Amino acid sequence: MTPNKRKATRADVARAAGVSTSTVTYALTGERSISAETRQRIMDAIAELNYMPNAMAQGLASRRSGLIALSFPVGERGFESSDFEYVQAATDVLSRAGYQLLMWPNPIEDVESLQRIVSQGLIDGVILMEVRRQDPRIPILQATRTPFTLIGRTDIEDEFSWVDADFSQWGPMALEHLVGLGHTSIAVIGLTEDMFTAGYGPVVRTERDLVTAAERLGVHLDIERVMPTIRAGRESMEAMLDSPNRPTALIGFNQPAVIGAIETIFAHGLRIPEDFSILQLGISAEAAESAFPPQTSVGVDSALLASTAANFLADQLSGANTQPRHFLGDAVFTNRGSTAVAR
Amino acid sequence: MTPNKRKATRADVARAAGVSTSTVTYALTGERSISAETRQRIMDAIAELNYMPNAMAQGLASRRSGLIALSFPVGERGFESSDFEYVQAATDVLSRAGYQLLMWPNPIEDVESLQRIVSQGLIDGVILMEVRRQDPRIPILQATRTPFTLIGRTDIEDEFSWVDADFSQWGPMALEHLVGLGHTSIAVIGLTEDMFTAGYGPVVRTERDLVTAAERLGVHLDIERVMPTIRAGRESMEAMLDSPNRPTALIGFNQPAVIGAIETIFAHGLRIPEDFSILQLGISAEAAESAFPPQTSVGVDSALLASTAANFLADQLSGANTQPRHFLGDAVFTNRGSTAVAR
DNA sequence: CACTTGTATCGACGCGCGTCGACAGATTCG
DNA sequence: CGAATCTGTCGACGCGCGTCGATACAAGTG
Repeated sequence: MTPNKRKATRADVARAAGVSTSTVTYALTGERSISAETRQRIMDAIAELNYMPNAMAQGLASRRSGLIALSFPVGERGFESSDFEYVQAATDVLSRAGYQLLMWPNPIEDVESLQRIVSQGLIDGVILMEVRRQDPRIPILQATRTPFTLIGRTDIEDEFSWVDADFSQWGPMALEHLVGLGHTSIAVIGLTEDMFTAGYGPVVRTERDLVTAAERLGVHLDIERVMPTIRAGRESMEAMLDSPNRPTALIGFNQPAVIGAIETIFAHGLRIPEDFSILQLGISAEAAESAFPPQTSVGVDSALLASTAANFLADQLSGANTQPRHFLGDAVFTNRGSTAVAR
Repeated sequence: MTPNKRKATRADVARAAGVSTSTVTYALTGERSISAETRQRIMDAIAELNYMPNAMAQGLASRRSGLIALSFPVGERGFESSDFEYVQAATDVLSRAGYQLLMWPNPIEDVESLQRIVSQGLIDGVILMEVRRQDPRIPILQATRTPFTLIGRTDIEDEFSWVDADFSQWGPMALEHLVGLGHTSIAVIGLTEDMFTAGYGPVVRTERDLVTAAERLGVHLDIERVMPTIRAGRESMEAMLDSPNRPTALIGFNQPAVIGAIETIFAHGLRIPEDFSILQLGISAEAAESAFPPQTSVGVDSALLASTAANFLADQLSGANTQPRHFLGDAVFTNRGSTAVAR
C-alpha cells in the first residue's frame, strides 16, 4: 500500500531480511539449502515489499526467457476455428510448465522474421503448425539450435519431435460408417492436387487409403479434387448429381467446397440426411456444430494434439527428454446426424 | 557459415570494426551522430558476424521488452472465429511497430496471474478483449502503471483508451433494411438479461435502440432473450412461429440460438430467404459465410477495431500520445442473401 | 582428537546492452 | 584570434539476476 516509487529488487529484499542477495535467490530457487528460519524471514520480506523477480534480468542471467513461440502461418486458407483449439490447449499446458505463449502468425516463407526472433534469444522453443513436407522454417531452427516440435509431419519424420493425426484411419472409418448405412455410391470432395503436394505428405495417403478401403468394401467412389472455395464446391456437386451413377453420400475433406456442395444439394430439393448423407473429415467441432445441419465427422482431437506437442517441447526444454518423440492421434468419429440410411 | 560456438555480441562487433562498444550502439540506434565511414565499418562487421542484439539484455537495460499482451478471456462463451480476426489485425500492426504479441487467454477473474506477469516487467502494454462494465483487470494495470487499451467499454468511459463498435447504429440499420423489404413483424433473438448486465453496458443499448427504431418505423417487434444455445434457439423460434402475429423476419444477436432457430424454420418447411428473412448482428465474416444460407449481417469491422486499438497502445508506449483516445467503429451492412422481400 | 563431510551463508563476477559524462578535434562567431 | 559550439568517439557504470568459489561452523568418521 505504501507508494513505492521504484519496484522492489532482490537487494531490497536482502536488506529487509538481513541477508545477502544470493541467499535470497537460493531461498527462491532452492538451488542450495537454506535454514527454515532464514527462508521465512526472506519470504516475509518478499511479501512485505511485494517483490517480484524481473523477467528480463532473469532471462539475461539464466539465458532462458520462458517464452515459447507458436508459429501458425495464416497462409492462403485463412483461419479455421479449430486453430483456436490448438492455441488454447497449448497455452494451458505451457503456462502450467511456467512458459508464456508468443503468437507468430507470419507466413511460412517469412523466414527472415523467424531468423530474427530466434536469434534475439527471446524464445526458448517453437511449436510449428501447418507444417509442410519441406518446411523452410526447420533449417533456421536447427541452425540456431532452437528446440521445436511440429504439429504435422515433414518428409523426414524421424529427426524431429512431432504430433499428427493418424490420417490412415480416416478413410476406412468414414467409409465403414457410410457403407454400414447402405451407401454404395459415394462422392468425395477433396483438395486439388497441387495443394496436396505443396502441403504435406500424410494427407495424400488419406485419399489413397480411401480408395483401398472402397475396393475392399466393394463400393463406388467418385473422387473430385476441387479448389477450397464455395463456388468450386457448387460446381463439383452439380456435376456429380447429374452423373449416371449418382452418389447418395458425400465425404468432404474441403470445408469451403462442402458448403457449396450443401447449397447445391438443397437446391436440388434433396434433404440432409434423409435423401443425402454428408460426412466431413477433419472439421473442427465448432464448425461442425454450427453448420446446417450439424455435420457428422471423422477427425482428430486437436486439443489433444496441441497439448501433446506442448508437453514434448516442455520436456525437451527441461532436459527431461532429448530424444525426438512422435504421437499419432486416433481418429474420432462424431455423429451429429448428417448421415442416414441410404434410400 | 563459420561455425561460431558462441553468439556474437556487441563487443565482438566493436572489436571487428575497431571501435568501442558504445559506438556500435549509437550506430544502431542513431541516438548520437556517427560518421558515415565508421557506421559502414560497423555495419560490415555486423553482417560478417551475423550479429543480433540480445532481447533480454536490451530489455534489462532499456526497461522495455517489446512485448504486448493480448488478454482475451475464453470465458463461458468460448471462441468465436472473429476472435482470430482481432488477433491477426493486432499482430500485424504491432509487429510493424516492433512489438511481439503475447497470448493471454486466462479468465477475467484470474487476476493473480495478470498481476504476476505485469509485475515481472515482461510486458510493455496490454490490450484487453471482452471488457466488462466493471473489469477486475483494470485496477491491476493501473496499480502497476501498465499502459493498456480496451476493445470494448467499461462503465467509466473517459479515463482509458478504448475502441468499440457503435452499437447504436446496429438496430436502426438492421430494421431499416428489413422494413425496406416490407417486413412488418420481426422477431429478435437476443441474449438473456443476466448476460447483458454481467457483460457490458453498450450492448444493452443495442436492444433499446432497436425498440426505439421499431416505434419510429411502425413495425412490430417480438424480442426474445434466450440462452446462447442451439436448443434454446429452437424452442424460442418454435414459439414465435406459432404465435398469432407470426414474424416474417429474424434479427439475431446470439449465434448459437440462431442456428437452432434456422433449424426450426427449415423444419416448418419454410425457405430462407423466400419465406423467411434472417439478418444477424455482430457475426464474423467467416461464420456468416460458412453458414447455410450465408447470413446477411450488420456488424463491425473487427480487424479495424483491433488495429486501431493496437495503434492507440503503440502511440501511448512511444509517448506520441498520452491522452486517452476513443474510437467507435461504424456499423457495416453485408448482404449475403439471407433476406428477401416479405411475402 | 584430527579429519572429512555437510550445511548455511556471503561476496564477487558476468550476462549483453543503454546511457551518461568526458574529451579531442573541427567549426562557427563576434 | 580566442571563446563558444558542434561532431564523433571512448570508457565506465548500471540494469537485476544466476552462479561459483570461499568461508565459518556443525556434525559425523576413524
